[in-house]
Amino acid sequence: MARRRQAVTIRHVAAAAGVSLQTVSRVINNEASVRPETKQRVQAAIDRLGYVPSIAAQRMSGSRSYLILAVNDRDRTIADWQARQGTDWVDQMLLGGMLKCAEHGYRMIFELVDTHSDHVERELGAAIAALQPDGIILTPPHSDNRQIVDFLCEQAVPFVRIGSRRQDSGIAVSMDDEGSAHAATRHLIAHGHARIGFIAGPPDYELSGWRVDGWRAAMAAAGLDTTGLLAAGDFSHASGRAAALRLLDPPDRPTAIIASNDQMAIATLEVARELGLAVPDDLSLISFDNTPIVQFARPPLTAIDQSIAATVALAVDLIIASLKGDAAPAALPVVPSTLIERASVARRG
Amino acid sequence: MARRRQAVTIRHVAAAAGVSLQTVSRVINNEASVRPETKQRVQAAIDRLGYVPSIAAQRMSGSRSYLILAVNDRDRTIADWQARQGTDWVDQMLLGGMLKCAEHGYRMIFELVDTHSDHVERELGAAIAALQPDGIILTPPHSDNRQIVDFLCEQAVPFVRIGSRRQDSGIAVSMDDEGSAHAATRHLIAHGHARIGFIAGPPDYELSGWRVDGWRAAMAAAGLDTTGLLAAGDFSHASGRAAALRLLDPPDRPTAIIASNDQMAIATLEVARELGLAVPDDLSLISFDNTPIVQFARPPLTAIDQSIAATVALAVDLIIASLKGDAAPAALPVVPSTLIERASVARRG
DNA sequence: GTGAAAGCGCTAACAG
DNA sequence: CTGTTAGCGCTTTCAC
Repeated sequence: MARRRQAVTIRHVAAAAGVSLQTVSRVINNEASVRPETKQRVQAAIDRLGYVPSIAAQRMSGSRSYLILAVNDRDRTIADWQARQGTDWVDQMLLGGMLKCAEHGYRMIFELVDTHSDHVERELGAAIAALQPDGIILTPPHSDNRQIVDFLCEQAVPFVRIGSRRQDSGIAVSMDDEGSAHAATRHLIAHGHARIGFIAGPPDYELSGWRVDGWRAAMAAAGLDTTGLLAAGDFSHASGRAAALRLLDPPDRPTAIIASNDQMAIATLEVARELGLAVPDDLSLISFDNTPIVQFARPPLTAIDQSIAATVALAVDLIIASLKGDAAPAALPVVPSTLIERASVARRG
Repeated sequence: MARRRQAVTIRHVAAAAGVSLQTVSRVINNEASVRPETKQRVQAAIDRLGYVPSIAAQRMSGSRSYLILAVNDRDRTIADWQARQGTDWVDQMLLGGMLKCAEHGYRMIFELVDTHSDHVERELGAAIAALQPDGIILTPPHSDNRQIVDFLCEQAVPFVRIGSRRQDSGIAVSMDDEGSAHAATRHLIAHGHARIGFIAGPPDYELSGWRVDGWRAAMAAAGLDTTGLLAAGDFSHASGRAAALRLLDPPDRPTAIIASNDQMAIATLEVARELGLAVPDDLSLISFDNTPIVQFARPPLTAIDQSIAATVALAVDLIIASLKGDAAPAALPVVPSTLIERASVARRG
């Protein structure tokens, strides 16, 4: 294999501009202490030669790697990809993350890591050692994985915990899970519903709990009882079916259900159909995530849309700010979510 | 900014194993000339210390970067992400590419590049200079972009052209576009159809042409006329509508249509509905790509499924083989596609 | 088989 | 404001 060398290096630029390597380096890194005319001359040489610094060399000399690692749960991500159900979580991450990284001259690298394993640290450690990223973005359920968070703290790499509310270590960014669930519940109450069921996500996602909290709080604020209206799920279609069957078992079935994700909402829709319940006339339904499939459901589902793209973009901003020495935000940043109204909610009574 | 150093380097391993740096390097790179017992001792030290080589340092010293760049068209990719229509092309690329890379100790980096611009070379050149990838994967329409292909040839980086059939430069990997279109057409003919319309993709995708060729060939083989049965599209929903309106304008409307992608197929479905034509009874429909939405269409669409994941995985294999010095495959590799039967094709006559 | 020396491209630290 | 020196972690020579 031929030894591939950099085509044009800082040395060529220095020679062309008639300055030292260091001066070129200063221009690249936009340091203040360069006379404007020198800077301009160097920049001209850079442009003319089409010089681009090697990130390997930059990283080697103790500078940045200009790489930000975005980490997802391996099993769930691969399962989603293989299922081909249109889940576009990863796409939205890339949309928000890659573009924001590019704005700052960074690059996002997407990585899969097992949560459920004794070698999380090895896996993540290997990625860090190999890539030396300047920052790491954690998504649920990693965001609240103690083992991962503690390990990252030792690594002296800034990291953002998306969908987390614990500000103890790393930088937490909330997607307003509690608020969204609250808003969805209020929306149903405003439509005359009093018995509103809730299908929760799995407990290893802390956001599952926040969502339940939001629902409970909104119910309490309206003086409504929640007894027997909470069912556990794990984000899978099957668990959604089971939960829906439980909730819709007479008597006293709810007139509306909020599902913690789209798969479980679709499952609920199926169960309702099987039970002869019309949506939305007999049962109103709101789902979380607003992935593409809910638009194609019959009826199209009203859903909570959390902007993954905006959240990841914010995460990138926070990491880069932290790299510049800015302190982490004092108050927990909360990316607002939206209730997208479609046709699965009807007025009651 | 604290100067972040590698936690455990080759030096630590060498000291721990009581050998020279060089010997450790040889073990890492699995070179033959190390005595088994020495190798084992070094490997033990590596495992014990949790050592992982820095790819920056490896790349710096003239070795590989263990990075493979996958390049997509920027505008189209971003548009798909923003549209949230469930297009999972990128997901399938990652599924096939990331996992296969990981198998070989490589990493895939996903990158967006503009096709339509005078600075393609600068953009790609910058990515190459910054990242120094060991290989590049091109997807349509980049795969057949002369400017890109020529530029890459100069760069001495092995690259695969997915969805291309030109074996002149780089390594082409076909997704059997002609064969798929042929099969779809035969499928319709077997169901008694004789007037089969075809909605083509945009001309900057060479695969658009291959698909038309496949359809034409199958029609010719069955002695069927294609006059007035071809309509141009550009993969967009709007273009699909226009094409469908043209084809379905009486008299002599086709009894079946093949659309070159799902968006155009969905548009055709809409137009048919508006025209009062029932699918599949009045009009049979086959689409290309088999993205998630077609399952949710009413009726669910019969579609050609090209395995992007398998194709990208093959691309990775070919790049790594080429890195090892293997010659590019003599015959054009063709990744087979499948016709997924759903409910949009009916028997005619 | 193994080791020692040199250098990849760049930046931090220190001079001037 | 600019240049010089040293070294990052690793692999490539080239010795032994």
